[in-house]
Amino acid sequence: MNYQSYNNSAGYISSPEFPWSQKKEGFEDEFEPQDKQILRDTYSKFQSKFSIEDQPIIQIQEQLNSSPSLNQIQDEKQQQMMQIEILSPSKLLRTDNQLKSALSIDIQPEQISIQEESIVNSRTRRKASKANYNVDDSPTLDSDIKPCHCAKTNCLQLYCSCFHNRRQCTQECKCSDCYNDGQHTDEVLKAVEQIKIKEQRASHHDLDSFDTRQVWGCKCKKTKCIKGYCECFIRNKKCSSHCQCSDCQNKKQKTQLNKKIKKI
DNA sequence: GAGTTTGAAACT
DNA sequence: CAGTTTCAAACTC
Repeated sequence: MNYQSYNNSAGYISSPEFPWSQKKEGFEDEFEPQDKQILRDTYSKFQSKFSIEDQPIIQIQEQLNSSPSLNQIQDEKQQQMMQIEILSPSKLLRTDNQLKSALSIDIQPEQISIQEESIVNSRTRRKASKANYNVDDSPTLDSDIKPCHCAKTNCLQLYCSCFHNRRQCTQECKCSDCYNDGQHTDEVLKAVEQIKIKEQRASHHDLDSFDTRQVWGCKCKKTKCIKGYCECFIRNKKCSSHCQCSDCQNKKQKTQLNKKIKKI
């Protein structure tokens, strides 16, 4: 039974606050107090969010009980996208604007300020705007992905950004002797298999070499982690304790952390 | 566009 | 695991 039928069949006179609160004459009060409490709770929680009129009481109660937190929602979206990527090596999802917008990318304010500092040089700024690092926090339309230029690896090693992202090389690529062209599936499968075997041998963690979202920590020595060589920087991520970088300028700013601590 | 630099990936 | 080499991308001129 949904709210509307409850309201009508039970003979209740609607009031703006609790539509079921007043009983019409001649109708039996067939609802248990706990049921009514459920409806009150439901209504007060949902009235500003969306209409509950067509939803069964039980269903609404289930929604309340299982109402996910924001983090849970984001995790689910991320899992859905990962699942789609697994099913779609060519990353067709990149062209799906709905899915893209479903996963918001969290860019921290301090990250932006560091990036701005790093592109003071106008030439660098121009180059940076052109750069596409072929990682998942970058522009993600297929047309935005930069073609590879592999010369020696047949586009079958992780050096190849196309292969690394599990998509085929395109006509725009300037690679030589490309096996990642969709016509050498055996070779590609073997190459993937080899990399997976290597992963298992290394087995430091649940590493997925083909998940370009993963950041395992950079080792930048000269570029202060503020150039496109840095795997953290190009993903708009701060360097962390996992990194082995030197003279890093891509860390969380201590002053802001101190302010937060003082507030606490 | 050619050459250099860089750091990840691969190798020993 | 550490050191070295190879590689392709980022960067400079």
